[in-house]
Amino acid sequence: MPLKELPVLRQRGVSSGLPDVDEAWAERTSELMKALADPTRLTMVASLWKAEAPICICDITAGLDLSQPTLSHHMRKLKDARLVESEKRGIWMYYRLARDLDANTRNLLSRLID
Amino acid sequence: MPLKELPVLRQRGVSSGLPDVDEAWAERTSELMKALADPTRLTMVASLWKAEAPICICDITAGLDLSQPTLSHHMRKLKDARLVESEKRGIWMYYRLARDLDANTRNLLSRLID
DNA sequence: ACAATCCATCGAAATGTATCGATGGGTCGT
DNA sequence: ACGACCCATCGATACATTTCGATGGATTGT
Repeated sequence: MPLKELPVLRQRGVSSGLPDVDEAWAERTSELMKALADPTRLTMVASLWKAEAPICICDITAGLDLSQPTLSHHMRKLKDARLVESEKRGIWMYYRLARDLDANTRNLLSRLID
Repeated sequence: MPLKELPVLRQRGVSSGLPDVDEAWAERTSELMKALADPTRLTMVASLWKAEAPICICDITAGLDLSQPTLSHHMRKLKDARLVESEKRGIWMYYRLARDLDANTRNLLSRLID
């Protein structure tokens, strides 16, 4: 018999019913947070937020002293997160904030940036 | 003479004055986003947000099917980000949302969670 | 056609993160 | 003092992210 009796459980944390949180919400929201969890991407988003017109990467490259592939990579993440959308015009790729951002996300960005 | 004349610069992105963004803000804000960029930590924060009373880790451990060291690690990150504070009561370590959260962060969480 | 530019992608390197088991310091009943 | 519990830390591992240089497709001016 390898085991003794089960130990008497000392009264545990008591508040047994901790408010349960929707798992899907957590997953979804963490994706959004991840997209914003980088200073470069935050700067990009804030630029697009403040800018009237769409911006092309070449302009951002000029200001941010990181390589072009790196910025392209970051922009892609923002796009994957559906925060920005892009449009090709001639040589240039123009980025803007996604126009179909839901009100909640928009509010969030407003809190963050303004 | 290794180099030819400098190439004529084709007109670049034009909107030369992209709105500049405060670097310190980006750094600071990305730290906050990183703290929230994980489903487990989001769940913890949401639990604490919704809960009336402080919660001890043992309760969270019961609900979240991750190991105790892992949850302790996540809680530490939230603490480092000054989102939560802790208090020892007897055996238990109780966590709660930081009471000195600034209004902006509080608003942010409200947008996220409610 | 050619040269120059913009950009996305690939492959690689460095760094950071999430997760666990093991350990040890506290704190309480018995 | 002992056993049982809570918890934070350490060390290790697996995985993800950031960053770059090199490359190649696309587009335009000459």
